[in-house]
Amino acid sequence: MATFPRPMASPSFCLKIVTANDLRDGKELPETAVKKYGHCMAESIFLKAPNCWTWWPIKVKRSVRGGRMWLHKGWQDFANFYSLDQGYFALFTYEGEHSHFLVRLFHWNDMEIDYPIHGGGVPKRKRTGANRNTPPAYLEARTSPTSSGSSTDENQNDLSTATSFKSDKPLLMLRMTATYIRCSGAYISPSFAKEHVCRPGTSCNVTLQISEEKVWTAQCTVGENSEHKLYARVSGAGWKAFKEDNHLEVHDVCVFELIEERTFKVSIIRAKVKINKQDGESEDKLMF
DNA sequence: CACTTTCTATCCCAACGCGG
DNA sequence: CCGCGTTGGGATAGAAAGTG
Repeated sequence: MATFPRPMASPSFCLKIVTANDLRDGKELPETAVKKYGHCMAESIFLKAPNCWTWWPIKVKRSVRGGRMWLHKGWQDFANFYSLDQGYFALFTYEGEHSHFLVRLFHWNDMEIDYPIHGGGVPKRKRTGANRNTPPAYLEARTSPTSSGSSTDENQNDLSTATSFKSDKPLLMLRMTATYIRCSGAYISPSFAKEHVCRPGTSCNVTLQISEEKVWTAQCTVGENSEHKLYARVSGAGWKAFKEDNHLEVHDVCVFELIEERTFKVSIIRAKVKINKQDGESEDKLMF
């Protein structure tokens, strides 16, 4: 049986539910989490929510190079059991036991969800079918991480899986840096901008929308330098207002989903989340 | 491992606002 | 009107990551 090193100290990382596809088997773990803690995870990991006595075994897939990881068989059941939805996020904390993680679940408004206690008071189910008030049969016995050998087919599916559970609309992720916060614009992938926004050498207005009521119009420029290399930047008063109105900070991640021509629905994944502690105090937890 | 692509930080300059 | 400081935007160098 292979042994896996434990992480340095009770590490935590955050898993954001951005699209409905994130609720299905195949949810990708954050790149930074894979880099830091991927070596601590076996072929299966075990998740447990607060107030719950059962461990949920989740199959983990790795890319060929090992730089990416996905939650597979078991994740969808876990998400369904706790009625996760878009805008939720999950805080994974290493439990000090091999490949076991305590998972705290939060609404988009930073509030922790109400957990079902020992099978009672189970949240409303999204999915019909088997009675899910009790954990599934495979939870009764812990699955040995080495008991399930990965088939060749599964390994070959890694690449297709990596692309299959993204949104059906073009997505662009932008991590805020000190420069983006301090200066007047943020650089985005020029190939994405060229394909989905405007032609090289031109600029246009793009609409950034958090909700139907909260909309900003920013300028997107796709330029070309003297060596004919493309660059693209979102800037202008609209971008400034957007980052200020949404209190963007360094390490926050914005997910731009192209919902219409030059219109992006933006989800903001906070680098810091306020965690309400039992004594009524709160603390900021760094997620990335 | 070399090449390509993307990201990040920084420089430079024009435009603008403000006080004298 | 002039000088100075600030801000916004174009451009680029270099680092980092990805790819064949």
